[in-house]
Amino acid sequence: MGRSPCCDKVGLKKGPWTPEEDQKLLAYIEEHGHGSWRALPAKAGLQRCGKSCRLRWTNYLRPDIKRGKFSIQEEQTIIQLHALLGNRWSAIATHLPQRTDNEIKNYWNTHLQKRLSRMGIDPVTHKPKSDAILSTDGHSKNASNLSHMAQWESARLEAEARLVRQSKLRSTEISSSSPLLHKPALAPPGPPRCLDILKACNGVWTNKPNNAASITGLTGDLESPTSTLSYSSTGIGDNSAAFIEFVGNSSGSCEAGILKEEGEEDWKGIDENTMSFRSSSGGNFLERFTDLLLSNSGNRSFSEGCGESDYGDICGSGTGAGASASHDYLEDNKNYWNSILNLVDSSPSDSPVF
DNA sequence: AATCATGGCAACCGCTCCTCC
DNA sequence: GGGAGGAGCGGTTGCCATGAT
Repeated sequence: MGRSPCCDKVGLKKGPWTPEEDQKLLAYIEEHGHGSWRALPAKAGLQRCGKSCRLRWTNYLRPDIKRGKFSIQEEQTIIQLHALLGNRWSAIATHLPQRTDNEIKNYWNTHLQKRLSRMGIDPVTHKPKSDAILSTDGHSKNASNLSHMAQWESARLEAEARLVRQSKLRSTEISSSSPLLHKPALAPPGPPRCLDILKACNGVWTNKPNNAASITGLTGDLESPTSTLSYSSTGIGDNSAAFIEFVGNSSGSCEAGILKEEGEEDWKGIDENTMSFRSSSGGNFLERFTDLLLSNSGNRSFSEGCGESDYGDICGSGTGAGASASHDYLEDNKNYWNSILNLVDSSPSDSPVF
């Protein structure tokens, strides 16, 4: 659109930052806050473009950054969230306190991607690379519906990340009177309400009263800013009904723009499959949802990779035959999603912000 | 010891999104 | 409503460190 890049001015320095530059930037932000990034370099006496300064600050100088090796927990979190979100590094980063999106992205590209590949998992789709099996056993249709689910959740998380950004902006303004280390603003007012659907899944799944309560809670105070989930208490007893209700609501809401593009028939398809899931498995839709997702994504291969012992609870008995094996398998599914939910629940009301 | 290959990470680039006028 | 500018995001590049030959 004819807009000139911010860094094309001659005389602006590029490349690695020197300790002196770091010091200048740090000192300026500590005293004044970053304010307008574009104006910052001149005020701070730096021969850099604002963009470069922002990057340096957010990826390196910020005091609340945790550096060093990623823990196994963090690795799992990244893998799980990547399965849901794809390459939305900033959204993933909102669930990993003290890690920057750039760091997560780099870690994914240099470590996790390769590791998943080695384990026979497509790092993009999180499915086993030999996907042919799916198309022959009738699961492919279900899998595509899962993909719709994932898209929906993904879109929602994106919206939530946007909200986080907005609130960050707002609090940056507010905190501009007391510069720096604004106990940052990135953090939304409470724990991120992402993955509401997964919470719901979880509740349905375990069928525990507590979880049921948490689901009903979604209708009220648990509501995410962007969430349009609406669960009735009767939905607990009729899981798929609850799910259908949620689908209907979402399609008429803020995410409608995205979802509608898929067409009404797609959603009808989901409803039909929702029903078919129930009848074919004797379980509920959500159970089948996770079941399928995991059978398509990593469980088998994670088990294969258990020798690396990096995957703790993700590694289980895998696809072993027999009732007990399938029970373990379901347990693994629960663990997998529980770990996502736990991470969301426990994630930072004090999450780092800059 | 020298050279080459590979891995890891910081930084850049280009694009999109959002806000303001 | 539309354009301009600022900010943020994701992909990519380039440099440096380390390991292999």
